[in-house]
Order: sequence, then structure tokens, then C-alpha cells
Amino acid sequence: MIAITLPDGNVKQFETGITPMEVAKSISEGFARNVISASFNDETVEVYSQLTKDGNLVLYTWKDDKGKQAFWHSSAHILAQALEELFPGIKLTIGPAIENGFYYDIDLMENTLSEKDLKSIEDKMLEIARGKHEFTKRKSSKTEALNFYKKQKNEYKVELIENLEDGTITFCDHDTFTDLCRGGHIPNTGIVKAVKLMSIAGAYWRGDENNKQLTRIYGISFPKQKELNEYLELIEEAKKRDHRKLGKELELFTFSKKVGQGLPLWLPKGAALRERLENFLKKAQKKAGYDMVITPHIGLKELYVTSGHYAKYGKDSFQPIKTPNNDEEFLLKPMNCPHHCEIFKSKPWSYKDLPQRYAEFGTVYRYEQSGELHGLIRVRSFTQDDAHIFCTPEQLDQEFKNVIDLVLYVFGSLGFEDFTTQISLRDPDKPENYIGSIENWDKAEKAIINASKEKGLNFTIIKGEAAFYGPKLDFMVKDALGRSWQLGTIQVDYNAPERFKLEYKGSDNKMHRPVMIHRAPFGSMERFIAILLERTGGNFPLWLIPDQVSILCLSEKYEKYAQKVLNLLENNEIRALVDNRNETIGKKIRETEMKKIPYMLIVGKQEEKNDTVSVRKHGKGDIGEMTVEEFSQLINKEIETNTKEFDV
RNA sequence: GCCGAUGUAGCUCAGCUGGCUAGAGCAGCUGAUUUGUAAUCAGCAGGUCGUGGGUUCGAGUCCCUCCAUCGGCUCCA
Repeated sequence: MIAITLPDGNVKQFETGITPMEVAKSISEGFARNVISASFNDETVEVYSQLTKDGNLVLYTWKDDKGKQAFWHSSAHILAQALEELFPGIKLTIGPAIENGFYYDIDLMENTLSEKDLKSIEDKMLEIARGKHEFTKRKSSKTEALNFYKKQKNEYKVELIENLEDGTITFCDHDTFTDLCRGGHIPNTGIVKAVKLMSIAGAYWRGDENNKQLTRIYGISFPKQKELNEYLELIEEAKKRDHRKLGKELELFTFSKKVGQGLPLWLPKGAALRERLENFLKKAQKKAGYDMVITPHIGLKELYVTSGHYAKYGKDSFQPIKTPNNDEEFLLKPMNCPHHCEIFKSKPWSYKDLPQRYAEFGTVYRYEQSGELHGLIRVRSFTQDDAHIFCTPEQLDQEFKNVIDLVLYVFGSLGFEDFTTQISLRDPDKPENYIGSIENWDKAEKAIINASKEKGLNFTIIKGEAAFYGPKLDFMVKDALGRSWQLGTIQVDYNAPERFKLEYKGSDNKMHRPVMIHRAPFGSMERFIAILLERTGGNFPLWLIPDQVSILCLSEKYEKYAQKVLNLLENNEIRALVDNRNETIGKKIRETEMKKIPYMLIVGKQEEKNDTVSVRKHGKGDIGEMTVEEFSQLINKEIETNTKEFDV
């Protein structure tokens, strides 16, 4: 007998060798029908695996993330079988479940695959699924496994197995198909009722650009057709919030083939909105003790040789600008830190003067790979809300925490509550990727982790993701389609002060090296605004939105009165416009609603007589008649509640 | 940069297997209408069918090059 502990704390006795599915049946038949996966002592097991010792058992249904994972991973197996049947001779590599669905990477050999083929693969998958084939896991010795794949000339699987320990190798079979697999499957293929293959992409074997590029097929599957339909509808809805589409509709920004790809052009409404965001941050930064500085858009190549950026990124940047007569080379600045270091160097400092905090909305230029450009989110010219803090080592902790507070203030003010944070550290096995001493790296990494802990951030640590000069804390936010993007960033840097030989005089009358913090709460104006657009769907907070009010004339007769209302609003710093077109009021309302202008003021005979306006709120409808004064107060109150001051 | 897809009017799209002067709705312009809470009516104008080349009696449609865009991969100071 073994003792099985269930999540609710209940302990039950079973015969040795009982399966999770039988345990599920002992709870209830109905529940058992929904169980598709299980974990035993925190390890994923098959529902038909025999349990031979005491332990904690968790049973998963489709509703659990773990259940979905098993479902999608099993679907990847079905995809692989369909592919093998349709394209004999292809080589399978890996096929995991992902956040939404699954993929399988295959080496197609001499076959080609295009999106037109996806439908027939889906059909094949459903045909296999309907066979209700059981997934069964079996153990294999290393030599046996190697022989199996060597016979198939599948060098990918051979490489995978060679990195595995003998005794831990398992295969998973269903129907005629078999695959090297750690496990975690649903009971049988029949549970998969709906499949959609989303796209084909190239993906390098093991994620390394130097390896062969495989073909990756992305898909998603569901236990019910209805759920698939709902998912596809959700994606369609998300596409409506795409910042590229909204940016065009709301006339915020554009791109021009002639100017060049990845070089955004800000239209008047977008530029004004961006300025409001900048002013919002400037105000908070002033309170937090930052000084604004301004630096040029170019710098001598030597500047970047000193900083180390030239060696690291010189080849992948916009190439140097050469002067014809003198032998000079300038770079378009890809970052602001070297300029700011030189500002710090412009005069001697005492420890009493520190910290020095230099802030600049600095536009930088980076030659991003063409395939990587993405609307305003990934561009070749963008403006960082940059600042560099030069402080003593003793001040580092406090300064870092203050920056976290500032980022949290910015995110909070704009409704980014569901962000995640990640700390990027160096990869200790690849010292060649980084500059600076181990001691300094250790200090910097410790400082970030301590500050993040103290501020109660729920962070994940990722090794090998640090910048070449130092570790960083990034604030990540998701776009409409659920893709995560880095916005705010805070980085500790001991190396730039070293390379630029920055100094201050300490209380001991000796020279010391300051520590530098790079930070940008928005990250870049472009990316931040893009994400804000996707999350609000263009319904920006009232203080940010380009046009706050549209005054709709019932007919041209009331234009004069509308102008008077406009003047009154403008005196109250409210952004308004008059719609005096010769159109019906219904049409004007419809169009203003679609332009997402938050308030409409309808003026006609009645309003002119009463000296009032009829107010209609976007998405809500008519909210009644009031004086312009009352309306202004309403607006200003709404703005006030949405914009809290930064507390130092 | 790599894999796959897309590119027709300012916007959204139609144009079947190659065959008259390339169509529609919205936006625009002109005129009528002077309007009470999500589309008033009529007329007009607007396109080197992304670019360059090729196949053909004939190309928006077929093939190739390049450019841009979209979904991924790699990259992201």
C-alpha cells in the first residue's frame, strides 16, 4: 500500500502501482473524465503511470495551465506524426508546448512547406486524433535510443540524447508514432477535437544562428471547436488594438519608405502627446533631484572606443560619418551614456556634490536588423527618457531604490499594473561577453537584487542577459497579442566610470571612482507610447489624449456660439475643436465616437438660449446639459484624479 | 540577416483558370439640405495595380530581381 496526498490535504491509501487516473476515478467518475495530466511529487507523470511510493499527487484538467501544457505538447506529437506521414524522410527535432499552443521544429530535407499546406496537415492531425490512440511512455537505454535515431540519420535527436544521462531516457508512443520525450501527455489523441496551425517560421537549431535553420510550425489545439473559434476571435479583437493601426487612425505617427524603414515620423497629434508624457516625467524627475542636460546627436568614434561600445557594436551600427578633409570619424549616437560621462568629467567633484543626476530625452540611432523592426516598438531611431546617476558606492543602494520608486510611479500613473520584472545577470561561463572586473560585477548584481527585494518586486533572474557593461533590472509589459516587451530599465555600471576615468574627491582627501546608474522609466518614448496605445486601444487617459473635447454644432447657425464655448474651454487649458461641418448631428456623433474623443458638446438652439452645452461622453452617451464652467470643472476633476504627484 | 506570407485609389476591399477604356464602399471636392444624440441626398474627381525585368498576340493576373510590410527565428548597447 502507498499513501497518496491530494492537494486538499487528504491522504488516501492505495495499492502499490495505482495510476493517477484510477485515483481520479476514486474521487469521482465525472472528474476522472476531465483529468488529462498529473504531477507526482512535483514531477509531471502520465495519467497511466504506475505510482509505487508515497507522495503528493495533483490531477490536472484542461482548466489548469499544466493540463493545457500536456494537451498542447501531445498535440505537437500529433503534428509530428502528421508531418511524417505527409512528408516521409523529414527529421524531427523538438516540439514543446508554449504559452498559447505548441510548435514543432523539423528539418524538411528536400521538401518545401508553405502556408497553403497547413490545411491538409490540420486535416491529417484531426484524422489521427479521431483514432483515440493512447499515449504510452516507455524507458529506453541510451545505446538503444542512439541506435534508433542513428538508423534514421537524425543527427538532431542523436545530439539531444548524447546530452542525456543513461537511465533517464524515455520515449512516448501513440499509434504508429514514436518520439524521444520526457513525458507529460494526455491519455489519448481523441481528446484533441480542434486544431489550428497558425504559421510557419524559420528557427535555428538550438537557437544558434550558426546552426542550420529548421522549419517551425506553430499551432494551437482545443478540446472543443467552440473554444478554438473563441480563441481566433480573441486574436482578431487584439489586432484591432495594434498600435500600428491605431497610430494611423488617430494620426499619431507614420513611416515613409523614402525616409527609411524603422525611422518614425511623429505627426502633430502624436508629437503633442509625446511632449505631454515627457513633461509628466520631467516634473517627477525635477522633484527627484535630476538636472536636464542636452548633448549632440553625434560623437567622435573615439568616444565609443573608450566606452567599449565600438568594439562590441561597431559593425552592426550605422557606419561612421567621415569628414572629407580632416581624418575624423563620427558616429550617430547609439546611446547617451558616453556623452553624459563627459559632462561629469567637465569639472572636479567632491563627495559632497554627489549624486549628480543627468537626464535627457536623448534620441539615439541603432541599425537594427531589418527583420526585427516592428512598428514603434522596435525602430532604428528612438528617444530614450535617459538619465545617468553618478554616485558614491555608499549611495548606490539608496539611489537604486529611488529609481525603482520613480519607475513604479510612472507605471502606476499610466495603469501598467500587471508588469513583470526581471533581473539580468552575466553568464559566469562566458566572461568574454563582458567587460569589467568580477568584483565589480558581483557588487553590482548584489546591489540590484537587494534593492529589488527590499522594494518587494516579484522578479525573475535570468543569467546571461546582462548588458556587456553591467547587470540590469527590466520592467516588462505585454502588448495586445500578449508579447512581452521591455519598457523601464535600470542598470548598474562600474565599468563606464572606470573607462572614462571618472573621479571625485572623498572625505579622506583621496580620489575615488563613482558608480553609475543608467535608467529609463519609459524605456523609449516610441515603445512606451506603442504599448500604451495597445493597452488603452487608443482611449488614452484624459490628460494625455490629443483632443479632449469636440464641440458639435447642430447646424451652421450655431457656429458663433460654438466658437465662444471653444474659447472658454481653451482658457481653462482644455483641448477642444469645433465640428461645424454641414452634416447631420447623428453623423458627427458617430464619427467623433469612432475617433475616440472622450467628450462631445452638442450645441444648438436650446444651448445657445440657456448658455449651456449638452454633454455626451465617449462610450457612455448623453450625460446632460450644463454650463461650460461646470463642464470644465468636470474635466479638470477627472484629470486631477488620474494624475498624482510623485512623492520623493 | 534568415524562414514563410502579403503588396490594386488616402482607408477597407473586389477583380474567376491571362482577354474591351481596372471596380465598390468610406474619406475628398461641388451642389442641395440646416439638421437634437452612432451614417441626409445627388453629382464629380481620384489608380504607371509596390519597383525593375522577363514570358506572351495580350499581364493587376504567370516567372525572376529588388523594395516595403506582416508572423516567427537570431539580435536588442
